[in-house]
Amino acid sequence: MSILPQEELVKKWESEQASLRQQVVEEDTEDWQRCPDFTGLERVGGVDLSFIKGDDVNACAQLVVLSYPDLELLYEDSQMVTLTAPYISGFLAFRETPYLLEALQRLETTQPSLLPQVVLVDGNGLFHYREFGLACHLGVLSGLPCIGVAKNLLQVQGVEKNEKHQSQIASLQKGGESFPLTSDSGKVLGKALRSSDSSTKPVYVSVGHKISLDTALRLTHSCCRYRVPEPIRQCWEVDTS
DNA sequence: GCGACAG
DNA sequence: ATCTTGTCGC
Repeated sequence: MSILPQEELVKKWESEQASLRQQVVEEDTEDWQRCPDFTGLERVGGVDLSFIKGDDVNACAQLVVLSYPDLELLYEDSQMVTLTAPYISGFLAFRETPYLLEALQRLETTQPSLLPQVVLVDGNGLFHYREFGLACHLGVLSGLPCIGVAKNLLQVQGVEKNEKHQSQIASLQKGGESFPLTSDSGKVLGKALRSSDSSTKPVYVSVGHKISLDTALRLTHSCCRYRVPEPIRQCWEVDTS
């Protein structure tokens, strides 16, 4: 096995993203997504990779499935994994997707009736340098509707963390309010969402796959008890033993 | 040289 | 991602 220089690896990954990008579906595809109260939605998933100390090679891949709308734990899976790909901003999916997919496949094999109808992903979807972040990548490869929820702003396509952005954040009065993240070409790539009344710092929501931005935003908000939506937050509370 | 850098 | 407790305030 030869190891590619990072520059070559990035080129290879860029072309893979460009290819998979074409498969992203940016609209609602499920009946429950059209209902004002999400009637028909019963299971919401969340995925995350967590690390320890200064170890950036060994991680814990976690998947939870919560009931909707009660957000009670229906299923949890936690698996120690050894990462092979480096972390490079813009290419997070190549590092994490394989293990998140494995977790979904374990669930599909053992308890298919518990498969989530939508997955909230820790990271961006279309709000990405090439409009193909982790949530899109996992969505396309799994075929499941996915939503990207990032906790920090990625400065992409002209969206900057400047004075204007700060004042837009300050203008969000209560949970559920949002403002668009618009690229220089005029496309709304995602939205900054004040996820709860008690949190000032927004989360950044974008389309992953098989869902519209408005639906993604509404669902994300309805999954928030605190700043980070429950499906992702409850990953942090999964038993690692 | 300085800033940016999802997780 | 993680290193890191308490503390002040609502």
